[in-house]
Order: sequence, then structure tokens, then C-alpha cells
Amino acid sequence: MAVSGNDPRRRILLKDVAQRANVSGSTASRALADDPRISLATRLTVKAAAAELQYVPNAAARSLRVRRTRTLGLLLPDLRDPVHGQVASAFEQEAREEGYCVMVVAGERDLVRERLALRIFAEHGTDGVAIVSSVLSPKELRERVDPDRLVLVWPDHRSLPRHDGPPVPGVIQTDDASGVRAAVAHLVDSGCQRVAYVDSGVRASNTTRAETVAATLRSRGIRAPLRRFFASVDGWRTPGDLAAEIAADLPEALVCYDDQLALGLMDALRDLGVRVPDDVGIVGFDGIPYAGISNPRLTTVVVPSAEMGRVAASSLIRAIHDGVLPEGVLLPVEIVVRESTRSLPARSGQA
Amino acid sequence: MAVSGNDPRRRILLKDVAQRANVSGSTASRALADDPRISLATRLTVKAAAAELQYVPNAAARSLRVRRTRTLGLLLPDLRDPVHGQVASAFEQEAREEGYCVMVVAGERDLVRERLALRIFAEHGTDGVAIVSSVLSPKELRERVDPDRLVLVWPDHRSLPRHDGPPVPGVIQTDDASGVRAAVAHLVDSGCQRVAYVDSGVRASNTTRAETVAATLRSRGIRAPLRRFFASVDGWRTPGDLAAEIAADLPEALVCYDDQLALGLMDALRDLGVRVPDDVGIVGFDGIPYAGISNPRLTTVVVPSAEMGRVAASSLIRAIHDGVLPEGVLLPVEIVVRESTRSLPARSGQA
DNA sequence: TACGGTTGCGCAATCGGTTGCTCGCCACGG
DNA sequence: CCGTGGCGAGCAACCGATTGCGCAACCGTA
Repeated sequence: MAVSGNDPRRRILLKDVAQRANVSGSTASRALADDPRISLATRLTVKAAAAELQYVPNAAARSLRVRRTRTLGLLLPDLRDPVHGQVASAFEQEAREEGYCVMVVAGERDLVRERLALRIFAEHGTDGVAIVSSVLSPKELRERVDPDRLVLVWPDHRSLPRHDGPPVPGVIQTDDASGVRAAVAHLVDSGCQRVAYVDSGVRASNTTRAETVAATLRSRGIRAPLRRFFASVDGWRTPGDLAAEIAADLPEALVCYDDQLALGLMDALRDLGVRVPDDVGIVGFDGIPYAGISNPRLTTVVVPSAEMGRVAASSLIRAIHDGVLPEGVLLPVEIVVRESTRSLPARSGQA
Repeated sequence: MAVSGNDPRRRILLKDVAQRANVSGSTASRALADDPRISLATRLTVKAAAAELQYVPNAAARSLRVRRTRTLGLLLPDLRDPVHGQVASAFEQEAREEGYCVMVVAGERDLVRERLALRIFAEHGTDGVAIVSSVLSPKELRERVDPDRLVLVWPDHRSLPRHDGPPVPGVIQTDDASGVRAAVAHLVDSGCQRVAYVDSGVRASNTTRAETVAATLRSRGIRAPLRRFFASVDGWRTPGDLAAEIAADLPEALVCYDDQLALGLMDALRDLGVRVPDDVGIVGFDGIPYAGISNPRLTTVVVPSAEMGRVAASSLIRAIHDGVLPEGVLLPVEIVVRESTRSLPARSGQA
């Protein structure tokens, strides 16, 4: 019948704790904050009272007063794909360990939703905001969010200044270019001449990787223009269609925009009787877990997704505390050679 | 030099809006809330002022007064794996569409961290909490969180009342048992007699699935006791070790705890020269995207992860509005037969 | 006994919206 | 001409914690 306490389940306030400890609210507050002006004895009494009453402070009241929420906003395109999952996971973990909690919004690569997210962060007074691969321009982002409390996580540097310049404060990138170069170099070293690039074609803006592929091929003395494929034209296209187009005139190797694409393509190629790596070599990008256990296992450029999330959170927190953004970071990537590009040298001038 | 406004970049308050609209703060507040007691003209004036000044209300102040935060807490074990990523994604999306935002914490299957998460939710005054596969008991959860504002998402029903009873309010489950039955039935129909179950062995608590496998086999007239394997004993074990143990005396088919395990196992078995499905059939569980493009493609019991997240959020929100928890939900699962169990009938009594 | 210096604690203002109650004003009917 | 009703808007309290400032008690010392 009666609830466990004698009160009608009312939430415990600081004032209740104070009352129980026979001190004022101010003293209780200071005691819980270990203010040295409060005697040790009083502090212990107050803490004991708080524990007994199961006092839980009201974050809204506190943040109203102190103008900090110990909350971070995380805006990313999607929580479903492995890369962003990794980033979000590491970000949340790092934040949590520093005593911050995370408000996460998936912007779904939509301008309106992303703007809304930023507004929500503003309303809730997040102490800082991290943005992963936004469709908003860095310029607009910095207008809408205090730039000193903002870190940009740009796994690929779409619409960001090329990272071959000096690092931009608050921007965390991966060294895509050298990853792509390593991938192409690996293919060329394996004897491939006819390398093609398969772009997600979500937006043609990201021509950087294709350019890097082309440049690397040229630097290796391969003169033929780079063939390019697009995983999606005008919004949609099945992996089967893409595979068919590729199979119609098979290159020796494919560099794919990311692992997801590479794996899907491998699957579709299998349906067409195209063997990997015997008929065509494939390289992915990202290093998602499934790249390591696919059949054949996928050669890929591993980007440190978790590290990105971690660094993003710790940079942001440092920015909050010091008031100044840490230098930008360019994280290294690493090529991992697996079966999908093995035994390539066995093949030479066929067709 | 000077910032864009004439003010020293001070945050815009309601009072500023009121001033600009020549009304009092109360009127401004009511106007922005479309209170019918305020004349239309005044409302428009106030809204215009708010828009011009780019007014952003302070959520802390508001929730302090109205005792609602329009924030939901989401506690899950991990953001990295595809299933929880799906759940989180759908939860966040649904919440966002209803005007709530989500505070997410990964509990990492750790008692302390999960309790801490609940406390954080309490401090921040989340209007509701959703918990996915906690290691805390439902009893403890309901003690620490207002049970009327709590939904439990239990993809497998570990330590929850078996779902063959009446649905429990606020509990969202999947119909695991019938999924497992369908999987086993499929194998038996394909001519398999010697079916084994491969458990994640994170905790031996989840014997339910193994029991269901065993019971289904018995009901199909197969008398031999069920062989069980464990993907982890005492915390760690490589897929290779597991595969070796299995390969040493190969069953005809393996039912795996989940897709991740199944895919890892397939990979490890391939190293041992064991062919799937020719030497052994494999069934997974969850229906993660990669199950559909693995080689061979994985037969699996598809659970509606996104649906779980969506339903969790909408149930929670309904609970918040109506003050009473919607009935529990048991979501259907579906077996999808793919290559990893194909051509099984071709094989019969070999060793 | 008186006095300066600590030490320990409480008063009351404050953070920024929200809302119950009240009040002024105008129109209309008696 | 005055009473009444309704509409539109403002005053001030309130949500719950934090904190600047001040005060009282107590110490030791002269």
C-alpha cells in the first residue's frame, strides 16, 4: 500500500538533504561539492544524508545557474553504418569517462534535419558539438554553433579544405590521400595496369579520391585515363547493375569508395561468375569488421574510426575547458592486404 | 572588428524578444506558445521579433519550470554492433520525429556503468528511459527508474519472463522461439539430423535458445542429445579455436547464436578447409545486412531491429503522454533461407 | 576584558522561462 | 449614465541548485 518512504514519492531536493543534515541549503550544496570552507564533519554529515535520501541533483536547475550542462552534442549522418557506429561509440565512451553525456542526432544527410539538430543542441545548451560528415558547409556550421566549441570530424574531406594544407583547428581528418595512394601502389606492384575507381556517387563532389587514384597511376607510369564507375546515378542503382556494367569490360582491379560498396560489389560480381581476385582485384576503404571475414577477405584501407570518435570527444572537452580549440588532427590510415587482391601477379595480358 | 549585432554577442533571452515586441515577458512566452488568449496580432509581432533576434529558448530554464525535458534516455550495451546500431538509429529517428531528443549511453554490459547511466538519466530528468538488453535485472531497473516511464527492449529474453506468457507492459521482445523453431525445422526438412547449437557463451544464462533447438529436434523425432558449442569460455576464445573444435567432429548443421558469430565461424571454417554448405550448413540469427552478401550468403532468422527501436520510442512517448504503459509487444521474426544451408539434401549418411 | 583574525555557515539573489491571478480597458445593455 | 462582461496583457511567484557577501562564534593574544 504505502510506498517505501514516508513521503508521497516526492522527488528529493537539496533542501531535504540540508534539512536532514541540519544545515542550510547553501552549506549542503557546498558540502556536496567538497568546498574546503565547509568542515569535514559537516561534509560527511551532508553526504550521508544525501546518500540515505538517495538525493539526485536536478541538472536543469544546476545548469541554469552555472551555465554548463556537461552535455555534448553529436551530429552524424547515420547510426547504422559500421563506421559511424564506431565513431559514435568511441565518442560516447570518451565523453562518458570525462563526465559528459552525449545527445546524439542522426541528420540523415539532410539539410533541414541537420539545422534542426543544431538548434536542438543550442536549446539544450550543449557545452560542445561534434559534427561528423555534415552536408552543411563548415562555414554555415561555424555560424550556427560557437566555433570554439565545435569539432568537425571529416572521415573523407568532402567540401573541407584539402588536408594537405596545415591542419585546421578543431578539424579531425584521416589521411585519405595516402591511403588511396597506398592502395593503388599495392595494385600496381601486384602487376595491375588497368585499375578503375568505383565511386559511391551520392554526390559528385568527392572527386578527390578519383583524382588521387589517377595521379598515383600516372606517377607509376600508367598513362591510360582512369576509368570510373558510379554506385549510384540519380539516386539509385542496384549493385547488380553496377556489377554488370563493370563485368562488361572488366578492369584488372577496382578501388572502391568504401568497404560496404566493395563487399556488395563482390557479392554481385559473384552472381555474374566473376571471380575475385582471379578475374578482378578489389580494394575497399574503411576497414569495417566484415572486410576481415568476407570471402574472399577484402583488402582495404583501414581508417581508425574509433580513434576519430575518441579524439573528437577529447578535443572538444579540452576546448571547453581551455576555451581554445586544439590543433587539427590528421589521423593515419593503413592498408591491409588480404585475399581480394592476392595472386594478382599470376595474371598478365589476357584480353 | 565588431560582431554582427550591436550587443556583445550576448545570448538572446525571452525578455529581449519581449522588449523588441513591446510586450511583457509573459506575453511573449504565451505568444510563442500560441496561447489563444493572446491576440493574433501580438502573436505575430512576437514571433517576428523572435525570428529576427534568432531567439533560442533555454531548455534548462523551461524544464526547470515545466518539469519536462523532452529528452529520452537510451541505454544499450554497445553502439558498434549492427543490431544495436539499428535499434538506436530507429529509436532516435522516431523520437526526433515526435520532438524528443535522445541521450544515449553504452553500458558495455557492465553493472556499474549501467547504474551510472540510470543515475545520469535521473539527473537530467529524461522524460522516459529505454533499456536494451541490460545486465541489470528488470526488477532493479524498475526500482531505479520510474516504471511507468520505462520500456525494456529485450531482443533475446535473457533473464526476462519467458515471452510465451502474456505480454508484459512496456516490454518489447522478438519471437525468438519461433525463429529458432523455424530454423531448426528448415534444417531438418533439408535432411539434417545432426544439428548442433553454437552459443555465444558470454553468459550461460541464455540456455533458452539451446533448449528450443533441442525441443524442436525432439519434436521432429530426432533423439540424439543436442551438441552445444560455446564461442567463448571464460571470457575469450578465437573463432579459429571454436572452428577447430567443431571441425574435429563435424555436425551436419550449426545453429548459431547470431550472425556475427555465424559469419566469423564460416570464415574460420574456411581456413580449415570446411566448406559451407557442402560440409556443414550454417544458420545465423538477427539478419544483419552482411548476412545477405556473405559468401556463401547466410541463412538467418531476421529480427526486426529497426522496428524494435521504433516501437520502443513510440511506446515510451505514449507512456509519457498517457501516463500508462502500452501493452508489451512481441515482434515476429522471419527466417530467410540462403546459400549457407542450400543443397543440404544432396548429402546424406557420410561418416 | 577587549580586540583582530579565522573558521564555519546562512541569507538572499540569481539563472531564464512559465503560469496563476489580477487588472485595465472598451463595448454593450439596461 | 453606470454596471457588467470579456478580452488582452502584465505582475510576481515559482522551478531547484549555486554563490557573493556577510555574520556569528570562537580562537589566541595583549
